[in-house]
Amino acid sequence: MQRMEKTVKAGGFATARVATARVATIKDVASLARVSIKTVSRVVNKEANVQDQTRQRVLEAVAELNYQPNTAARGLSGKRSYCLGLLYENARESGYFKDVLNGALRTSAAEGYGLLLRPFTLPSESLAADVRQFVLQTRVDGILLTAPLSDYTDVTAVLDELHIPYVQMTPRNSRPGVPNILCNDAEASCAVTEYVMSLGHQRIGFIKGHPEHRAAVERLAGYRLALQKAQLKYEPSLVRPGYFDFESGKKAARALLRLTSPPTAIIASNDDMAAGVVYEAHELGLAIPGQLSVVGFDDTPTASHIWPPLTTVRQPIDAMAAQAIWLLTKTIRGQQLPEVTQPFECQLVLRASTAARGTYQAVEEN
Amino acid sequence: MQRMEKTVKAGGFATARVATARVATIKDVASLARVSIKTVSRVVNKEANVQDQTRQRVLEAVAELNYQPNTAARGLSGKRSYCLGLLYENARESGYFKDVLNGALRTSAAEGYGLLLRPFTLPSESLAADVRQFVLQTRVDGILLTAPLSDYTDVTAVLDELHIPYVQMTPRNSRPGVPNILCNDAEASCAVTEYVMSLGHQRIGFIKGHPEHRAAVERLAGYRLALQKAQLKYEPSLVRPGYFDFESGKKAARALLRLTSPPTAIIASNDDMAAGVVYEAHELGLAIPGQLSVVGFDDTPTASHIWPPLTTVRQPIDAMAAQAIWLLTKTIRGQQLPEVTQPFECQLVLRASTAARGTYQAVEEN
DNA sequence: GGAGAATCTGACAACGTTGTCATTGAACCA
DNA sequence: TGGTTCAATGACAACGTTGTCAGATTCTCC
Repeated sequence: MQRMEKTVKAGGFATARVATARVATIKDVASLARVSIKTVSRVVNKEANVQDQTRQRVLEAVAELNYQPNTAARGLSGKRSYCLGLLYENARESGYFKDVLNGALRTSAAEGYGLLLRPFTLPSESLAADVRQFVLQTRVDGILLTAPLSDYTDVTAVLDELHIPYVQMTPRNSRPGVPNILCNDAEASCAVTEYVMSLGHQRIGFIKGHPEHRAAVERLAGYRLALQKAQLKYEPSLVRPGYFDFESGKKAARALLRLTSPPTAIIASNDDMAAGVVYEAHELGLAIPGQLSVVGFDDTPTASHIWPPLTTVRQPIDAMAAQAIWLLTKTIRGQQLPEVTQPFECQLVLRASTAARGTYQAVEEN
Repeated sequence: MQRMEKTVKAGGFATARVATARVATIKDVASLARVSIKTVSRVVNKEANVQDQTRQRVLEAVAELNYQPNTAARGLSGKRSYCLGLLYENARESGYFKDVLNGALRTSAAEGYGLLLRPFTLPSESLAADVRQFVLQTRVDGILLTAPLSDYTDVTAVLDELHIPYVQMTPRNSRPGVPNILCNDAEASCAVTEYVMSLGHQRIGFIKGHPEHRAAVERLAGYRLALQKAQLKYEPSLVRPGYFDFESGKKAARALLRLTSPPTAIIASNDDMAAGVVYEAHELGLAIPGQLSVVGFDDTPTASHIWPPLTTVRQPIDAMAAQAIWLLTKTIRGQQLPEVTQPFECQLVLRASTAARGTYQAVEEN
């Protein structure tokens, strides 16, 4: 395939040299198939009145060149946008995904951009290929990569190769020039662990998050740091694997609570798993926070809707997504980015699922 | 503003006559401001080197004509799409909004359309105006209207006026020609009420949903129908208002449980409110399902994550959204729609929050 | 065999912007 | 005073597709 060198003027500061792989147009297909562009158009749009043999030749050329019709040209000519609108009520209820969505939509609209969503079901064999396909097909100008997609190096490799700007929402340090938005996960995790210790707990269980999420790694690090600062021994049996979902939280809780010397508090790396802990405690007839304190992460709606409501850590997800999009649009326009991005501050949300060890327990045991 | 008559050939069946209000182009602005189109482009794109006086004239013309740059033309000429991509992990966890999103994204991608999201915070003074703005700006080819937006007549009036195809996801009967996707809310509500009665409950509380959601009306109707069929008297004091959110569920539960003769079962019009009921019962020290059975609606993640997990009614939201988009694309292509759309079937999900009145209670009181 | 219809194909003009380059004045400098 | 620079503006050619219409070929029917 041909290559084109293009010089991009970057707002006063740098001058970037971008090599863009020229994508095939209808003309390329037409000349390869030795027909007119109109005939290609007919085939692509499944119109009638094309000979089978001709159609075949065109389809082969389309496949060979990996031709994707240009939506803008189509829209301009055909007076259609090839886009549908989905209108919905923006409920007060939040949640990680919805917060990201809100922040991203608000900011991209303000900056004059539309926002196309693309979900990926993990694990996936074809992740990188699917990402490439998405970019090529939609021709988006930039990409916001949320966790844990931001943590897959083959995904970022594809984006780098396609020379498409992107921003990561993850604590992982990326290569210089690619901004990433993060909050002080480790610090917050350390703080919440210290809070639990301040309530008198010594044996504190910890349920890890999905090992492919960088944030999960950070949260565990914060927990370990707090133990270390308090000169408490890190006990591997008190740390169980988890995958950020309710079921794995339940399972980990069961294992922890069956220990000969079970923890008096459990910190889960997110609210869904913490809800699993609470569920399991109910099943076992353990009083929360009387006999067991529980802490979550993220402050999802679930955190405040279960009983007792969870002590948890809130991240300013909406604001983080907003900043991510803002950085992305700046990058696209070739503007200089602020060198260092401050991590966002997490916030400790105290609710009824944690209490001092002993005190409360005595009351309950009346 | 000029008007244009356009004849649309509708796939073999009907021929629709569509009057489209011609939108202003850069040329219109240029001639009104007595400048070249390039100057208009400069002003609109905030480029340098335009005299203040000229800029002012252009801006006035832009405002007067309500000019919105055509994204397709921009994209074609400027080699940009003015669209960003948001990639995210499609977690297994569902929820109303995410299910709608999944179904809609999957189907629109399959039909060759992009999907632009637009949240609305209700209540809103400017709802109809905002909808109009969205359509004019994005130039989407069609719209999927989810509840409760689908229940506002001023919104549908705007869409009708703009002659833009849309599909409603709501039980409300719309005017013929505008398809609406629905499920048998009333029937399901009746069935779940009958199930609760079959457990021996006679005094069954009901928490209504948001009065502006048509589905809320349907669910109440189903409850009343079940009572009637069982020849039980409808008792207004057992029916409390609610707004589909956790807090209103809690509040309604408090009122119901304070009655001199409180209900032995409560049916809430959605899971969030049912979670509020469960929360309140915990606070009051009432055993569920020993002393109170609770039923929700929707089978959100919350339903299975709280303790005890909720008996609830599951709607095939994903499939409904998928069908909605499918119908929408058929409408856009001017194809004949199936005359009658069957309501989707809801499914009763039995969990631990409901039990026979008496039996269980006796066990608990050992 | 010939007229007319049906099928297949291509030339060319939109579509509404932005990029490039030329032109016009005005301001500046030697 | 006569260049030189710079700001302000416009003319015009892309961009990649679809719609329109006309031409070429094949088929159908008398």
